[in-house]
Order: sequence, then C-alpha cells, then structure tokens
Amino acid sequence: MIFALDYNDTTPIYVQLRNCIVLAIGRGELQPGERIPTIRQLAEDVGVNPMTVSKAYTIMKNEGFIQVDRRHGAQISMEFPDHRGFHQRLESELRLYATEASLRGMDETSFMAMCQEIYRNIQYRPATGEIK
Amino acid sequence: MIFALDYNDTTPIYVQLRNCIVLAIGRGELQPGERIPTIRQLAEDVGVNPMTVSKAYTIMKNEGFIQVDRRHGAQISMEFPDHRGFHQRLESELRLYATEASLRGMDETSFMAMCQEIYRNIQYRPATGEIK
Amino acid sequence: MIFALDYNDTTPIYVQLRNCIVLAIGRGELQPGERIPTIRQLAEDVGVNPMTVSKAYTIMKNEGFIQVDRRHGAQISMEFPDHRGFHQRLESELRLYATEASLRGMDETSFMAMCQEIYRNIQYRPATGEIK
Amino acid sequence: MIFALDYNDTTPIYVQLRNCIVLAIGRGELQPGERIPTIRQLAEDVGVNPMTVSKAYTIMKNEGFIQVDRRHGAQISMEFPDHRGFHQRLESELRLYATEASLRGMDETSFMAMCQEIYRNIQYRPATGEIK
DNA sequence: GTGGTCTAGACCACG
DNA sequence: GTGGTCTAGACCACC
Repeated sequence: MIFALDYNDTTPIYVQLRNCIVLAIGRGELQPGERIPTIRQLAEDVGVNPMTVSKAYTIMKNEGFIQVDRRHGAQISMEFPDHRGFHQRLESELRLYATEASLRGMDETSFMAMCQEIYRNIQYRPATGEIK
Repeated sequence: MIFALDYNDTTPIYVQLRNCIVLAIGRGELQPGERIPTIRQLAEDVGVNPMTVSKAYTIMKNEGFIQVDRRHGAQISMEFPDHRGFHQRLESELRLYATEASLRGMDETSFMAMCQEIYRNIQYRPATGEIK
Repeated sequence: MIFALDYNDTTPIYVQLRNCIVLAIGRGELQPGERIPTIRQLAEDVGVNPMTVSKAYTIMKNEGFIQVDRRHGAQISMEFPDHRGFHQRLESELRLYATEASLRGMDETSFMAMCQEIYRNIQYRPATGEIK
Repeated sequence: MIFALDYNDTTPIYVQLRNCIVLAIGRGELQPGERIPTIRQLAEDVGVNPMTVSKAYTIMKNEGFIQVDRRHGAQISMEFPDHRGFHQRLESELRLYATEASLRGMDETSFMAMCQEIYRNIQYRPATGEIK
C-alpha cells in the first residue's frame, strides 16, 4: 500500500493518511472486510513515524471506517454507519465551498455537474440497500 | 458585526473569521463594495487580538475577497476573480466529502439534492450588468 | 492631468504619484520645462489630500525631476542629473528582479528582449548629448 | 547563514530576509533542495523575533521559493514555478527603472550592458535534466 | 525538536 | 484615524 503524502501541505500527516484510505475505499481499491497493514508495516511503507499511523488508525476506528482486532490487525469495516455529526459537518463544509465557488463565478450548472461527476466516479456502493 | 467563534475548534481563529465573512457575502449580508469594520473595531467586537484580525484581512486580501484602502479601512471586493488553484482544491475537497457521504449510505439523489439546496441558498450573484 | 492610482496597492500614494509622473515624462506626455499643476490643483484632480501631493513634489524635487518656483508653481526639469546612489539602487533592484526572473525560468534571451523592448518604448531622449 | 539587514531601510525586515534568500539562491550559495535554518535558529542568528522570520518563510512558501516540512524545517524548492502575476510585475518595475535610467542619461547600450552583466552573474540555472 | 497560533503592547508610515 | 511591523513570551499540534 503506497500513498502520496505531501509534507509541504499543512494538513497533518495522520489526516492525510486517513483521507487516502477513505478515498481508496471510494475508488474500490480497498474492499470492505479487507485487511490493511499493521501500524508498523504501514509506517515503514510510507516512511513515517508509527505514532502517526497509530493516530490515523485511531480516528478511523472512531469514525467507523476500520475495525481493529488485536489478533488480526486491522481491516476495513463491512459497513459504515452514520457517524455523529457527519451530516452537519458535510453541510457546513459544502456550504463554504459552494459559496466560494459561486463568488468566483461558478454557476449552478457547472457546480452541479462537478458534484455529479465526482459522485459517479465513486466505485464503492453499500453492500446493503438496493442500487438505484 | 458579530461572529460565532469556536475556540474548541482547531481551525485557527483567523481562518474562522475569514470563513464567516465569506459565508456572510454568500448570504447577502455583506454586499460587494460594502465597508467592513476596521481591524481594531472587529478585534474589539469579537474579543480577539488585532493581529489575529489583521491576519484574516491579509489572507482575504490575497484571496481577492476584500480590498484594503489605506484611507478608509477595508471593503468587500466588487468582484471575485478566479483564484490560483481554487478549482483543483474544490474538486479534491468535494471528492473527499462525496466519498465519505457515499460510504455512510447517502445515495446520489440525496447527495445531489443537498448540493443543489445549498447552492440555491446562496444569495450572492455575480454582477453581470453595467456599472451603475 | 489624470493618474491611475491604486488604493488597494500597498505602495504609498505619494510614491505612486511620483512614479506616474516619471513614467509620463518617459512616455513624452510631460516635456522638460513644462508646467505641472499646483499642489492644490493636482490634489483636487486626483482626489487626494494636498499633503500627499506635497510629499510627492518634495521627493521629486529632491530627486531632480521637477523644479519648484514659488512664483510659477512647479515644472519638469530641463535635465535630470545623476542622483546620488541611483546607479547603485538601479543595480541592486535589477539584480533582485533578474534573479527572480531566472529562478522562474526566464532565460537570458527572453530577459534581454524584455529589457530592450521596454527601453525602446521610452520616448524621452536627453536634450544634451548626441543620439546614438 | 548571515544576512545584512538594514534597519534604516523602510523595507520590512521579513521582506529583506526574503530578498536575501532569493539572491543567495541566485548566487548559487543556496542550492535547490538544500536545508535552510529553522525559524528559531535564523531568528537568533540575525537577531530578530521568530515571528518576523516566520513571516518571511510564509511568503517564500507562498511564492514557491521554499517548502516547509513539518518534520525537518524548511528547504529550498527543487523548482520555482511561475507565480501569479510575476511577469506583469516584472514588466512594470523594469519600465519604471528603465525610464529613470534613461532620464538620468543612461543610453540603451549602457542599460542593456548592465542588464546582461547582471543576468549573467546569476549562478542558478534551472534543472533541465533528469532527476538524479 | 519543529512550525503555527495568539496575546499584549509598542512604534511607525500613511493620509 | 488607519493598517503594517516588530517584540517578547506563551501555548499548541505535530512528529
């Protein structure tokens, strides 16, 4: 597993790791139930401090993205239940970005096209629930 | 002018201030060309150090949201030209949030409805006519 | 006489005024010996404080660009003798900009072409001394 | 690393620091990829407040001259991409200085000679080959 | 250890 | 009056 970390970015490394894994699930590269490397292994692979990976795993566990089993290491969760406050956080972030896009001249059509194109590019579909 | 600052949030105060002002423009509460408080005034209003407000004004000036006139303090820009790299930043942020929404079970219809509802709630519309 | 002042620029207004007049001489719009408006007149024309124009006139007088005569107001100098330290200042400023241009990928040919094109666009030629 | 700061100059210290570093890159004294002192170290070396150095680093980071790595401090960028508006700024500055030089009697030959001599003195050359 | 943020208070140039 | 700069010193998150 290899990730593109940007040390010049102010985003903390452990958040970048978390984002990379979430995006990898979205792209279908990581499947629900799939094992992910141990903390030490991943730390070595991407060349960061194990503490940093540990922090990333901890928040992903808290967010419900991964399951940590002492015997089997960690694996991607089988499903991702709604997380407290996610809906609200999503709304407030979307509002901020939509506002900036609008101010900078992006009209509704372009904005919606971008949203749709991005959403449809996501490979992951929930295992439960019908696919529309 | 009163803003809701969250000191428990790790987001720096000056970024929170910047976001509040961008959102206020989007809501139509701040009009292009309208004066905004002086650094000292806003600092006193929200109870922070003037340097913190100054930093917020500096980045908003660099981003093109406000103009700073040595004589009269600052005002909202008349137009907001595209900013270096905004489109790319928007895309990568949207992808991250869309992915997380999808993982948590939000289908395309719901996601698009949310995006549209948020965009349509923005009051600001770019000036497309002649200068009055 | 009308100048394009940029209040959003951090360059002091009186320096902007000074630069505008120097450039106007270079473009041939202001001729050596030509009268320029009184402080009050120019202040009214461009809409700034008379103190600001006064400051601009003072430095231009010190730099040798204008002559201030109590009876006739001010006028463009007939010649512009070398000013203490100008050569050194020119060199150090050119070095800074040339360096930045080089770092950003501008090669010698492009840089020299730009310098020549700019110099040849200057209309003013000294009254004394042969034209080569 | 030692810099010649001029406290009588109105140019802000952090801009002077920035200019010193840009010039040092141009002279080849600082190589792309090379580490530069930590904020605290440089602050101590030149005898200014760390916040002043921090501001210099921030603008150099924004301008693309350095990269800041949370782990190891800062280093000179490997390449210096074009910066928004630099070309235009260069042109307007060159025009102002070329005009003043012409007014003061510097003919085209002398001016071009000076430009060329300065450019050729720059040691830095953009990497055009493969990455070693 | 690093850079980033914030404060309190001072001084300055500008207009 | 304004914004801009600088200091001294503190605290924080990150690694």
